[in-house]
Amino acid sequence: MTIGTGTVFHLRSPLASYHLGVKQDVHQLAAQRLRRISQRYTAGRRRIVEVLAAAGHPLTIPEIVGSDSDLATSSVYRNLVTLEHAGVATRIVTSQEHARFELSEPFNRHHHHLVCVDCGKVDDFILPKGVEESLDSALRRAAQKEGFAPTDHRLDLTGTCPDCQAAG
Amino acid sequence: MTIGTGTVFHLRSPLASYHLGVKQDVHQLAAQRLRRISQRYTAGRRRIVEVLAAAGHPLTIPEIVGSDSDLATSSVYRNLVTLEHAGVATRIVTSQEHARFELSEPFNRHHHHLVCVDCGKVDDFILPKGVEESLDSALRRAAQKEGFAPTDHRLDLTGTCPDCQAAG
DNA sequence: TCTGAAAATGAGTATGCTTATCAAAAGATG
DNA sequence: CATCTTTTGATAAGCATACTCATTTTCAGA
Repeated sequence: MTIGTGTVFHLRSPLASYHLGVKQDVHQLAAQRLRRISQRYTAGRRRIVEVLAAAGHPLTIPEIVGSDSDLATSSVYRNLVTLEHAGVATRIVTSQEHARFELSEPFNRHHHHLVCVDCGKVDDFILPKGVEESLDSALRRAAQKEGFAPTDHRLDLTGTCPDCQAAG
Repeated sequence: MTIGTGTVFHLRSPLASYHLGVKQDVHQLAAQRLRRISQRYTAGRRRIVEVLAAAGHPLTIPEIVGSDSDLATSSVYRNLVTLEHAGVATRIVTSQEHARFELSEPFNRHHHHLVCVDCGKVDDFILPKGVEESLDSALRRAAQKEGFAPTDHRLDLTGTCPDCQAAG
């Protein structure tokens, strides 16, 4: 996967947000996307991006706020709306109490989610290329049939994570 | 698609919840599922099932309450939790203000959702059998790999519905 | 068909996530 | 450097949803 000047994004387990050595490119791309909608890449927004990138899986807002004592809750809520609008962050809605956020697709490899119905934790997984491709084209056909203009798709697998299975 | 005594469920456009002539079977199955968790199929719960079945697409709670003047908001919230737990109704969370509900799979053919990011409306669509099958097995493999015990999957296509495209 | 215990209802209230407000701080513009 | 705009942060407000509890309904056993 290549972004910008040719930086390669690597995978952790199962997915990493970005290669540790290329932080700068993440911030450059984030700044660029914000500029596109006339928004600044402020210190607070940069810190949110760092936290999301370091996590490697979707975080709730309390988790984001708790991981950096300089972040004010109200600003995090507001900035995540801005980052979402800029295409830097993506909101993940589950039936849990808190929404979760992760970096958007150019920052993050295309993936899907394992949502634990017990603890609310969300992990990432990817589909084999062939399955993803046939799914994509089927979705395009379905949308076209209904006159629907698609922008994205989300695929979640709900169930119980290993920890909660062990817990009972 | 066959349920219980062999009743055939038909499709409207694009999906219907049940064939109008076989309402009784829907209620019998709902009652049976509630009984399984020691819950009664009361008049209020029956009305909710009727409203959901008649709609043919996922409804918000205000929509459900508004369509039947005998339904109290607090009871609808509480009963939808019960119906969800019994496996009669399914909750659909979008980024919109209200959650939406539809009848669960034995009542409804397996399908996915077109979620309009502008107006929040949710419509149904189905995938070709082959795509659905390869997706299913890919999901099973992915879950197994992570030690995740899957119960269900959800696939949403987000974008703009025809009405909102026309509106601008 | 009674009768009483258990469950469900409904109106109001409480909870808690999220968003709006607004004065102060930071940054851009010329 | 001066001014105008954007962003911030603490607080308050909004709002979907869950809880409370007295009343009503349901169902099992007599």
